[in-house]
Amino acid sequence: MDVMLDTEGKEKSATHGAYRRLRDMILTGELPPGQKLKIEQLRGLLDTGASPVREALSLLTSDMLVERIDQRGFRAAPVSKSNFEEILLLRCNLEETALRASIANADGAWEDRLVLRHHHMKKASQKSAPDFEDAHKVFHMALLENAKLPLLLRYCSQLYDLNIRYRYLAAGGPSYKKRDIAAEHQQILDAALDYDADSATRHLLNHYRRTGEYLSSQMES
Amino acid sequence: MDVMLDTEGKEKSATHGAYRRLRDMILTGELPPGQKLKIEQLRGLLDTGASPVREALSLLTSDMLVERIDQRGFRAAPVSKSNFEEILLLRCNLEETALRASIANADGAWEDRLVLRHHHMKKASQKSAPDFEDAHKVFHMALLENAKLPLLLRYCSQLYDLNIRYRYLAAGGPSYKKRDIAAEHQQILDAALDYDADSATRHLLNHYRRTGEYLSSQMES
DNA sequence: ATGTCAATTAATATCGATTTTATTGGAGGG
DNA sequence: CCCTCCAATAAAATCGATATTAATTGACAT
Repeated sequence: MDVMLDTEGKEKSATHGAYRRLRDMILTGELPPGQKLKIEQLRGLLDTGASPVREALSLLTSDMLVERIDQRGFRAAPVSKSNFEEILLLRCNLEETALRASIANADGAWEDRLVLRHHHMKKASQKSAPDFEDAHKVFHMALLENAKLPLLLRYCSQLYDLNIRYRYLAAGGPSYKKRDIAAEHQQILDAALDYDADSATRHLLNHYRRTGEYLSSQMES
Repeated sequence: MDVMLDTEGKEKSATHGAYRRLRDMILTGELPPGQKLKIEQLRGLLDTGASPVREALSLLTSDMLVERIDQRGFRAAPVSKSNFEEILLLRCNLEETALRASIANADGAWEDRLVLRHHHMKKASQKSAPDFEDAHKVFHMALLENAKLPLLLRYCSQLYDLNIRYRYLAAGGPSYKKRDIAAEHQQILDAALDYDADSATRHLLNHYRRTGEYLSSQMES
């Protein structure tokens, strides 16, 4: 029946599609923080039924990108300086733990994955910004994945997303103009490939804190 | 219409009621790890519609108590020794951070809350086991809440729940028989009231690690 | 003029039924 | 005897409609 005429054919389920789409819109600020998210409105925007939208919002609640208000529906999670600072704090704590564990488990296969994903990220930086954002996250997660601590990895991923949202909100898009972000990534990668946990975590945390200071300086409240 | 003849009148919404009930059943092991959770089956068990059940399962997914499998429904999250050990590791890491921050913000009002909740917990220990479990969690969260780091607190709460599940699974119920758990709580409380962060965290982590060793020894795989 | 309450409106939450998707069991062929 | 394919069944995902609940408006009394 449905002739699948879309460009990207494989939306697994309506719920999953709505989830991805809404998540993107919230991360990029297309749906601004605090905005009321009415089912009907979104139903039209994503042209799907109310059930998938509802369920997608439920899922986004777990990612802390959407807040459910008692019996009054949903809203995009609000932002604040203190929230941003907490995200930064937790990220530094958790990613240090994860990166050290990852390096402790280091082996050739992991090195290969790291090198590959770093390469993909460099390649993507010459393409579109969204492509780079995706590859950037994949690279950072690759640094941590070898810890083989799924819960920790999940938290890191969540916090990464919450943080990226502030980047979009601050700049209307990724703001990698000033700093030499590529060099920072290279330093982290090299230290990881050397199995030098201290150096790798130092570079990684500096990477985050520098971005953190920049964003923090741009926020009022 | 509905004459509200139940004993406990105020179930805010069908979804919330189903969520609480299912959460309880999973934590206590009434719904064993890995079990397929069929909507129809649960719909009958909780006598409510399919939508609230579905949504409750979605919410439990965020708590990592339920896993959603592609297009094949839901199942109670599996358990494993490695999962348990990861929970313990993360709890020690995150609760130390939270407790230290909490003590750094210490003031009279917080002391009062701590004392009160410790008292309530002692009182509840002479009542039913579920009452004690609730009060126990409230006390532990009170230790951390003064950090005023909502994300961190949320993670701690999640991990607490995941951990308590292993307690139930190991013993068919809370297993506070052998150790003098009350003394351990008293030590933590006293150290916190003294604003002694080092001592408080030491006692708290020992509290967890002791339980951890006990449970870990009881697990096979 | 202002605060309160009732009636209206709008949105959410829930239900029952339909459609889509996976699983199971069995028949036919290798 | 086992593997593959197809039909039958069971379950999940989705839809459209109804019931509930919160927000809004306006009338009325103070």
